[in-house]
Amino acid sequence: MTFVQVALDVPLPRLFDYRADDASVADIGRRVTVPFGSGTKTGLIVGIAEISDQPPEKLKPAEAVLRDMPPLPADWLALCEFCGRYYQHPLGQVMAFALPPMLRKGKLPKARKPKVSRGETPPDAVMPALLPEQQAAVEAITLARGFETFLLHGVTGSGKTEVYLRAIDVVLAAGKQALMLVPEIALTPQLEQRVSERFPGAHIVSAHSGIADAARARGFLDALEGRADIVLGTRLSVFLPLPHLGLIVVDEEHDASFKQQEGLRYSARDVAVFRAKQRDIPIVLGSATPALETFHHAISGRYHLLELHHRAVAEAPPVVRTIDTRREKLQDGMSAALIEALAERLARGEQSLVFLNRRGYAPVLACPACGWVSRCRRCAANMVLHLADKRLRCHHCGLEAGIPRACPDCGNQDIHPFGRGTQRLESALSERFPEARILRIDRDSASTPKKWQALLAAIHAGEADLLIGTQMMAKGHDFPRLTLVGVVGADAALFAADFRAPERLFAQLMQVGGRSGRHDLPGEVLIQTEYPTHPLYRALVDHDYAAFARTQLDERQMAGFPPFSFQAMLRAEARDMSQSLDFLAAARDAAVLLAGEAVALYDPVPMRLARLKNLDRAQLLVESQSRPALQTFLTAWNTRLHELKAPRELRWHLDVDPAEY
DNA sequence: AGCACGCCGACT
DNA sequence: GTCGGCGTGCTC
Repeated sequence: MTFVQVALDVPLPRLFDYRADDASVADIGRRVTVPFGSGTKTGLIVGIAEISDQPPEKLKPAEAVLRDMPPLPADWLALCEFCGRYYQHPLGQVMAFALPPMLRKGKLPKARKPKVSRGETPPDAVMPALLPEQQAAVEAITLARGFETFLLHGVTGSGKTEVYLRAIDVVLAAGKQALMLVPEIALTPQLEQRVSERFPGAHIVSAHSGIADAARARGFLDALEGRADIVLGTRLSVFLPLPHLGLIVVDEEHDASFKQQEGLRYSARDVAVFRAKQRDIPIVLGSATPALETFHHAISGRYHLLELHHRAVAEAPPVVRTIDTRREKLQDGMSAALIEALAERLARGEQSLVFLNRRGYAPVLACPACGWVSRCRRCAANMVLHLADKRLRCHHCGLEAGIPRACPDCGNQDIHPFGRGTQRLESALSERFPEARILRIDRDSASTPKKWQALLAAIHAGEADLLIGTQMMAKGHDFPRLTLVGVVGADAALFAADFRAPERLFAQLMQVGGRSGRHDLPGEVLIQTEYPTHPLYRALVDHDYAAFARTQLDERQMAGFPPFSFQAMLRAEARDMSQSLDFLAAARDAAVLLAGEAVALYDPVPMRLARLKNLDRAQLLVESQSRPALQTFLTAWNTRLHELKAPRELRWHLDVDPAEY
């Protein structure tokens, strides 16, 4: 009797055995349709056995082994198994996530439209000359004989992309495949075009959530069957099967979008490093502001540090200055020095950007008479005033409401917006500079990729003098006419509860500052702050990432935070906070029995955003100095958690290496 | 997570 | 008398 072990898309941490007398080891990695409960499901065969530990009467025969595509290779299955183990997620759900929806459902995409023949392969594009540091980086990467992790650390404009492309070129020439991961927002037509122009003969597969189902399935099959030469994609593409993989690149490796914040809470960067190790190939992590975890590995010698100190484009780095706002009465949130600098750029016909990481008109509407504030009734948060479309909106759950004319509590007609968002800044600037062409770039004005592309095009074409933008503006785009960046309201992140907030702020400001300047004219960055001597701002002024990173790492070491410890978070959400906290308390009791001395358990606490979409949320942090000790504990704990009884509506999840608190 | 089975209220 | 509410238990 032959049984197949099947991974199914159900939230249960086990496999399911089915009778399948026609199956053989050659079917491992194939899809199979099986009866499940009252219906039918498609799963993946991950093993074959002659005996099952299930009682024979429970075992049903599999319906059909799908042999219409090549089986997923062993290393792909092992990659999924690793992710399931590491992130404490059921294997069937890892695999379901890793497969394109169409293949997951047991279907195949229709045959590809016949490709227009371009005749003979066009010659590869001419490669620009390399600076010595770039040359050295390319040599180091291409000389790597097996697994090696490189951190390519270089400021904006230092030519990191050129290094990637050179390394990819060498890999392609050896007949191998390359995988390049980029942050969500960075995967633009521009980047795809740059890569395809560089490798006109190569088959490039792009993979991100915006790709249609059939195209995504085709890309997956192209990768699996070795037809794809380069895969260019967001975090999800780390799961594409690549039989001839020779190199992985993770661009902007510090970017938060590499960490998935729901379901399988994986870090694509970390999974990519595992994959490189598994396949014994080099991996390049690139950034101007590496994640502190990465930088720590680089200076400790675990990763190979490649530095690009010089800008490839002959252009001076921007001049960064702080503006001390402690003594000054600000006008619309802006200092006289910033306003003057904006006026100068306007007079010279140059572009400026005011960076404010808060969209909407004002973060809250409030009644000074009775203390009423525009609270969201579903979240522990305020509703943001959006004057542009005359709505109050919760940025956490999306709830909308009209703007009351008077205070709903006391009837006071004199209610005010408090604080400042991009819309308010926009209207203040348009009053102050009525002749300026102003463009606001935030998630409201760039709500679709199309609008975002249109805004980018307008900026490039010089159709705007003054830009007002959120962190969207920081991400990977060149604005050749931009010579001034003003930063407003950044101080809050210096003292945020999340210990990673300064790291993110530094990266954002470094990136947004890097947008300014051009070959004949250095850019200027003016940071308004009440803490001009703060080490974070000093490091920005000095263009000294390493100094900033070292002070942060010292602080982390002192506090015992990552990368000097390893963490996991158990979160629960339910109708009442008491239910969430009760569950976590029970989980903690169970953990006490499992956690040895090497694992520290914290107390259950409400999350910072304690209520979201009518659910009360709480979390419990566990921490260890030892990764293996933490992993062993988590595996045992996870099993116990599944056995805990909890109210039906309570949801919980484990987040390994949590990124946000 | 689905989706069954299973025991108590207002309808033809 | 039954249609159907959602409580709990299982899925090879």
